[in-house]
Amino acid sequence: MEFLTVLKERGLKATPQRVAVLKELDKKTHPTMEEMYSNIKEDNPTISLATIYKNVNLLKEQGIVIEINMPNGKMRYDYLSYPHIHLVCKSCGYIEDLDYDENLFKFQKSIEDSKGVIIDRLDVVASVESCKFCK
Amino acid sequence: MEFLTVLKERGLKATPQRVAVLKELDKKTHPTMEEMYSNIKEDNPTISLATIYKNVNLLKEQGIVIEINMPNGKMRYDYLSYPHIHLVCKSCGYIEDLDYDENLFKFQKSIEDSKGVIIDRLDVVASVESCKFCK
DNA sequence: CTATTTGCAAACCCTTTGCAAAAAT
DNA sequence: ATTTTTGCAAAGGGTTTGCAAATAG
Repeated sequence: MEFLTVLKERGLKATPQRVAVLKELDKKTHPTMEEMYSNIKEDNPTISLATIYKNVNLLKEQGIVIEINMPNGKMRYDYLSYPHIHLVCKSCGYIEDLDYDENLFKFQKSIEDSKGVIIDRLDVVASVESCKFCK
Repeated sequence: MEFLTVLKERGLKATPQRVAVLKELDKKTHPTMEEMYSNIKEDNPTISLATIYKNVNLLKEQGIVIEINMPNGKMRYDYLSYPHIHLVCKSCGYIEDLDYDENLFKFQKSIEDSKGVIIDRLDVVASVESCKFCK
C-alpha cells in the first residue's frame, strides 16, 4: 500500500484514522474537513473532527497535502501525489486537476533566473465563471 | 483621485473609511485585516474592525481586491490595480508583486483552448524557502 | 430624501488545545 | 516500553451579523 510507505518515510505512524484521511484526500474530490469527517465516519464511527484536523495539518506541514482557498472562502484539501494545478468553477465549486505544461515550467524558470531564487512551490488556481457541471 | 472613479463605476459610495481601505491596499504591503485596522485608526480613530471587514469583502466581491492565503494560514489582501502574481517567502512572509509574462499568457491560452473555457482569473503564488529580507 | 454605510457588541463559526486513555512500533 | 496519536470537551480567535445612528449622493 502506497500510503503506508509515504507515512513510514516521514516517521509517521500509520493509524487507521490517518490512512483514512489520506484515502479521502486521494479521491480527487478536494473535500473540506467536514466532508472528510462525515465520509470517514461511515467506516470509523468513533473518529473525531479534531483528529481530521490534526492529521490534515500534519500532512500539510509535510508538504504532501495542500489547501485550496475557494472563491467562497471555504477551504478544500488535496493530496499532492504529483505537482498539478487547479481549475475551479466559481459557480458550482467543481475543481479539476490539471497537469503542469511546458509554458508553466518556462514561467517558473524565468522567475527563478530573473529573481535569483529557487521556487519551492507554485500554486496556481485558474477560475472560470461557470462550467459544464453547473446546472 | 483614481479611487473615487473606481468606486463610482461600481455604484459604491466613497466614504472616508472605504477610501482609506483602498489606500492601504494600494501600498503594496499586502496587509492583514488587523494591519489595515491599526493603520487607518491613526487618522480615523473611530473606525471599527467590522468596517474594514465589510469593505474588504465588498471589494473582493467586486474582483478588485484579492486574498492571499499565506503559508502560515494568515490572510493578506491586495489591490489588484492590474493583473499580477505573487512571490512569497515562507520564512519571513515578504510578498513581492510580479508581472505576468509571455509564458504565463501562453499557459492560460493553452488551458482555455484545450478545456474550452474562458479563464476569468489566474491566481499564482510562487513560494520560496527564504529570501534576501530574511535575517 | 433615500439608500447605503458605519460602529458597536454579540453571535458564530471554524479551528486548536489540553489531557488522559488507547494504539503503534 | 516508549512515543505518538486519538477523542472528548472546552477554549480560542478570526469573521460575520443585527440594528440604530450617521452619512453620501
